Amino acid sequence: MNAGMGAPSPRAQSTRTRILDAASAVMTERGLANATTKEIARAAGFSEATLYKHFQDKEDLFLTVMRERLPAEFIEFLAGLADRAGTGTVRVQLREVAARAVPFYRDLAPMLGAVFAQPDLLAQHQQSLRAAGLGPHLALSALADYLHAEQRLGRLIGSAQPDMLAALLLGACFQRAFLIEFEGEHLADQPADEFARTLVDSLLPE
Amino acid sequence: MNAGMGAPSPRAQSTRTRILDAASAVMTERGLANATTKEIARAAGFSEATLYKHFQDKEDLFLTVMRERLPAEFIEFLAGLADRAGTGTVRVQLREVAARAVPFYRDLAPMLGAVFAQPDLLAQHQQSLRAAGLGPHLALSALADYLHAEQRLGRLIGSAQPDMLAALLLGACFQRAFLIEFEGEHLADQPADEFARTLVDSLLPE
DNA sequence: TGTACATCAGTGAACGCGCGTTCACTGATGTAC
DNA sequence: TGTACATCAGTGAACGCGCGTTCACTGATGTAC
Repeated sequence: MNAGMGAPSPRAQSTRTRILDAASAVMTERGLANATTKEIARAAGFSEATLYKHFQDKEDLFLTVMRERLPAEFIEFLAGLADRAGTGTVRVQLREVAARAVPFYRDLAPMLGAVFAQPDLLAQHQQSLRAAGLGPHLALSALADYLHAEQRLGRLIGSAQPDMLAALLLGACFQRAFLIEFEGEHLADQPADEFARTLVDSLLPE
Repeated sequence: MNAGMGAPSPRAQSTRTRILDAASAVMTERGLANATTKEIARAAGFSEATLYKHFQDKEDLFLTVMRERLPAEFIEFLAGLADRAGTGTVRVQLREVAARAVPFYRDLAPMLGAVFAQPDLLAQHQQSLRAAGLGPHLALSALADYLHAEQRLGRLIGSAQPDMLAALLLGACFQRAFLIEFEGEHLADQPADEFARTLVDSLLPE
């Protein structure tokens, strides 16, 4: 089997996956500055040389991590949100958005930090995002689309501006994620679900 | 003059200042990964050896930059906000908060990124912040204090939660700053003051 | 004022270290006949 | 089935480079008498 086809063998895919897992874990846990080829190889359980069988160089590895290892759940959740307009209540839907957004952004923080520490990475990552028509602004757009749909259904007052409500809600979650990472978990003396509830209640008064 | 006192001479202070300026500029413009001692020394117009006459090591230099080179204007503005409760209108005050917050957070982004790329720096920085009773959560507290004061004056409905309104407003500005840095200025097709206005209008309906 | 010495900001050149990367190689697995 | 060869994932050891850091030094300025 695996009769000479160009595609990598299953074993090779597993190695590649383990390297990506390791790189992502090291970056997340120890920071970009400690994410050396030696450290990543050790975490993956392979030699450093093996990294270069699967990725052109370290930059290629990092860009692949950023492209393929973003936690996709939340993005898919947001993308499907507009189709769920009219179900449940707006308030409850937004609570779920907030509750999912904070851990999502916490996962994202180390990679976002890495990208700002290395502007050449940033430039290349932007380019590949733009080529794919992707980007972080899509989260805001998806939420705004949902709110707009609810407005058409008459379940959200027409004077509200969907894009601004989206910026307020996701912005608060984004900043909270950074504060927790920065100042430590103790900030979470207010439980996550209570934060989501009171945040949404402040966004949608009455 | 300068008769043998222990404090550094004016010339020495100027050198120190130039090094800090250079380090801050290199970190901001080129990223932490390119902020080498050689690059910083070149930008400051001194030899690398001179860095070590004024700072114990590179880590000391970076921590000093983070401690002393944070743009303090916005922080002072927020700190004085509560004392201005009752003046102007709440809406206009909050517009100014938003308009000032975005450029402040844009300045901050590279340093915040650097800190996430190097968790050992993060740990030490946190410690010095905690010792000084400082931290990024103070921005939220200061704004919440102001809103609370306005509530007592009856200029903001009593059902609003000051801390959540603060989290929404500053969070949106924080995220917008990162989006602009990340995706480029073109996101600012919506001018800064219009963003501030519509954001506050969405936060305080009616 | 002149002379001998002290101080000190700043330097050029070198140091060792750890990084990313490459090389020639191994050994297991598959294939031809 | 056995033999000879091809393929290919993975490796140990080495490479050069650029990093942070240190050293012995210079030359300008200040001080004592």
